[in-house]
Amino acid sequence: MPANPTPLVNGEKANRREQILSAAAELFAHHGFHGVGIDDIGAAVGISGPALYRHFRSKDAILGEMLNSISRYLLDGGTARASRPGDADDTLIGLVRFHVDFALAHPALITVQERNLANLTDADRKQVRALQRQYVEVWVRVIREAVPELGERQARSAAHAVFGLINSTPYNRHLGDDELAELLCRLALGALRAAG
Amino acid sequence: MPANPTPLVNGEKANRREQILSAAAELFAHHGFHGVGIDDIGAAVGISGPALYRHFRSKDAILGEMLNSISRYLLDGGTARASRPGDADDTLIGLVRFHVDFALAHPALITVQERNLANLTDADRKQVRALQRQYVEVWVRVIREAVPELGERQARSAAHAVFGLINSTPYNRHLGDDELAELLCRLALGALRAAG
DNA sequence: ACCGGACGTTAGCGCTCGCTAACCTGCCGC
DNA sequence: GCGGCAGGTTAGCGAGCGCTAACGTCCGGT
Repeated sequence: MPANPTPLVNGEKANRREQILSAAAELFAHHGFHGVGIDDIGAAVGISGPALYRHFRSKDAILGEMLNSISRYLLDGGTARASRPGDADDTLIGLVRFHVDFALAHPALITVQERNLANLTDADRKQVRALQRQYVEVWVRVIREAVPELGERQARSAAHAVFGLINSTPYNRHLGDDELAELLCRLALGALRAAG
Repeated sequence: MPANPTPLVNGEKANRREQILSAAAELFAHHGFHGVGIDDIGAAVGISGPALYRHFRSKDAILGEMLNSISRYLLDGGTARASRPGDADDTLIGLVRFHVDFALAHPALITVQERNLANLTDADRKQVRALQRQYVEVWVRVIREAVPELGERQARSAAHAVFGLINSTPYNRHLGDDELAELLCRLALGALRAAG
């Protein structure tokens, strides 16, 4: 009885791949990579178990594609914001806002990216790390322009710290999205301005 | 040939339990709870595999004791700082400093506590969550006294965000400990003061 | 009309992992 | 000086997991 075309409660036409990636992100975020089985992921999208291998080469490939696309999205968006002409402080505000928006929209992805780097294939990890490093460098540049009294290493540490601050969204569901976004931006900018 | 009394490179007389907990923390931090085997933990302390069961009832019990003692340490230290009489702002500074010191001294523990709550037994998780909630409440109280224009929910969100900021130490090894501590305190306090 | 590929299914292999069993050994108290 | 316990050892079980194999069905193009 495979007749039922699985109505796809939400995404509907959304390519199975995206559907799988999104479900896997949620599961990985809650239980960790090794805590989630192939069957769990399948069940979450209405197919069962090994059908996933019609769409991904392996379980690791799912995580790999997930983290790669996150990192690429952040890097692209970040560089775009960073290279918009304008006041240095405004650029920083834009960058903060960009990251905050992403973290609010995709807390599960944030969680996975923070926790599951170690579970990647060597090749995938190398790629993701490279993208992340570039993203950090974008932040370092923007921070140092807006807060010139910071040295490079201090700016890098501050960037990591601000990522930690913003990426607290998964624990932070007791405020409305808009209010939380506003608060996180104020906190992040306040931190950076106090760093000098 | 079990003759060799395993010279115990560092701790020496340190109770095996502590030794195991510390080694396990490092391993869990790097590879995640499910990514570490009983044999790995044993090997890390110079004994092999099932000998661990002379000291802990199960693998879960290791994680359970680890997270419980971290949470209890933070709560105890936090309440102590919070109830010292004095200026509200000084109290906040003391609390920030306390958490920063801990995060700098034990980055692996920080990592494990952030990532592996979901791998706890139901009973253990309940306990740890309770301790963590109390710790957050300590922060909320102190924050609201120092920054009175914040509502309770905003203060709670700010607390979580500042935890994220401070707990970035595992990614932040490119500055000297003292300099990093100083920077993190400035960032955290700057964030909170800008929240109002 | 039909063939081929996209996309499912179930059965099951092989491996790893947590944990137990059974056994060994040195030390400390009587 | 000997019995027992603390704390090791290795062998191996049972379950769960990632993945493959073999097979079924629908659907779209020639």
